[in-house]
Amino acid sequence: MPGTDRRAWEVVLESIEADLLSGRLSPGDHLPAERALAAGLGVGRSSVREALRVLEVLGLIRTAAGSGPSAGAIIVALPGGGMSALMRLQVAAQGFPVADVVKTRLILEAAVVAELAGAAGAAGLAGSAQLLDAMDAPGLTEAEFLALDTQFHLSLATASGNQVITATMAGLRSAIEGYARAGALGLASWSETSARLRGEHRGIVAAIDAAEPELARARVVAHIEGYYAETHDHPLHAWPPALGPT
Amino acid sequence: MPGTDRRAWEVVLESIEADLLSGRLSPGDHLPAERALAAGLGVGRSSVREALRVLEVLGLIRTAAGSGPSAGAIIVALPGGGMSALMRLQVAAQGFPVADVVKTRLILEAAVVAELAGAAGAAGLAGSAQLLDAMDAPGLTEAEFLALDTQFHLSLATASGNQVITATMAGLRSAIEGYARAGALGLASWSETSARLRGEHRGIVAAIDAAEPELARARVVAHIEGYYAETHDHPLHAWPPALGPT
DNA sequence: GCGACGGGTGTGGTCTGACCACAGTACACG
DNA sequence: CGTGTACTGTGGTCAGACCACACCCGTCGC
Repeated sequence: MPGTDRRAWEVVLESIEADLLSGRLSPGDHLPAERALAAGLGVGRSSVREALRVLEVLGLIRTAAGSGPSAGAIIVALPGGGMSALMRLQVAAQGFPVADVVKTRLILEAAVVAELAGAAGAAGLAGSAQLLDAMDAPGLTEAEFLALDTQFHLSLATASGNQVITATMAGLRSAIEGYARAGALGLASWSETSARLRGEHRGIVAAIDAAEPELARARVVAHIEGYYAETHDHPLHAWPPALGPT
Repeated sequence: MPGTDRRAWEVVLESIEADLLSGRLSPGDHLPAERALAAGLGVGRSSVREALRVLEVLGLIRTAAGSGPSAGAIIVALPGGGMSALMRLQVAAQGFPVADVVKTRLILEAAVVAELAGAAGAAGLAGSAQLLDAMDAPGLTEAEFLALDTQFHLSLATASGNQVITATMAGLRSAIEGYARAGALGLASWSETSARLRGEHRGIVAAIDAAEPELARARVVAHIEGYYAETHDHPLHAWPPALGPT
């Protein structure tokens, strides 16, 4: 019978996934103890641990030692962490070209701001505006500015309310964090760039507030493409790249 | 010193990530044997295995027992698997609402076809056209049709050449595979729906071939929103959802 | 009666050692 | 020279042990 030869940790993973899909497990619930899970499924505890480790990295569970209500493995379903780890490692292993990461981020963020501009209430942008003010503080280092920049762009995704986009954007951003930092350090005049970026940020928010979807989209595209070109010596265009046999 | 109390498997993961970033490890390379890795890092073999299991699920390595060049853990960087597992489990754990998954897919696919239509050569669509013909075969079951449908939509992403979008689309698709199947089975007239879907597919490809980005985008939006509404009894709109207090 | 203290208990985290199945390799044998 | 067969090293799994931790509850002292 094919499929019976699954590895032990896969059996555990599938069992937990089935419990999630059937509703036997829901966010907030505790998983059975590792030893109980192992005994119940007829596998060793180490196999259970391998499966739980995967679930933890994927952001599905949170584990804590000790005793009491907060101990054990708890279903949390926080997608951000898992997405970040996945994207970061894929970029590190050269499975994801940096340019593709930036392009995807561009597509998603452009769609997000266009939707925000089209939506009636721009109530979700309070956090974004706060971050813009924080980025105006004098004496910010490149690293501090970039951290706020990350939060700002992420706050736009959060304002959309779309969990998938929020998590994906967070992952994409963390994947290219190292490149963004290296690029910023190589700039000739950081203060000029910082001023320009801050102005572009306010322009994006202004376009959203003005309920101008296409203007917001265009400004996001210019913002991201411009920064990419400035830090990479070559544009982001030529999309899709290299299809023909040359 | 904070940070020193990392768990053992995290040490392994960070070590491998550092090796990837520094170039000491590249796609195609073999990882050291589990026992050697454990000895070298001063951790137990079980901790090494937990880290490798994570890398395997994330699609970074492929493991094989036995001996010879193909055995051991090899860096592969195949993002599809990891993305699928992540999205599927997050949907199962209710971290990703199905509507958000569909919306994200809509955004990405709309951008993909628009770009494909804008690009000069539509050479990458040969596979897509082949799938369209396969979907015209009479007597296809719902499941067979949906499998081809998945391949068709994925082939569009592949044609874009963007690794991140391709992997993300594959993950999104696998996350909602169960819902798509359940929705198809509940339809009143499958043959009518199938005919309509096939027509819409050809319309999308035609728009790309005609180099009409906005038409292609509009047809993709209509295609996905229409199918969602048909199988869910409520539209995909109201985006972003529920920001206000109420 | 009430508070503080201490062991008991169960949790995840880790290591060790052992065994298995597997696949390639090298060596001995015909 | 060809053909097996034993060897070696790999991942896969299990069992058992120990640790640190955090809660729980009973006891003790006030």
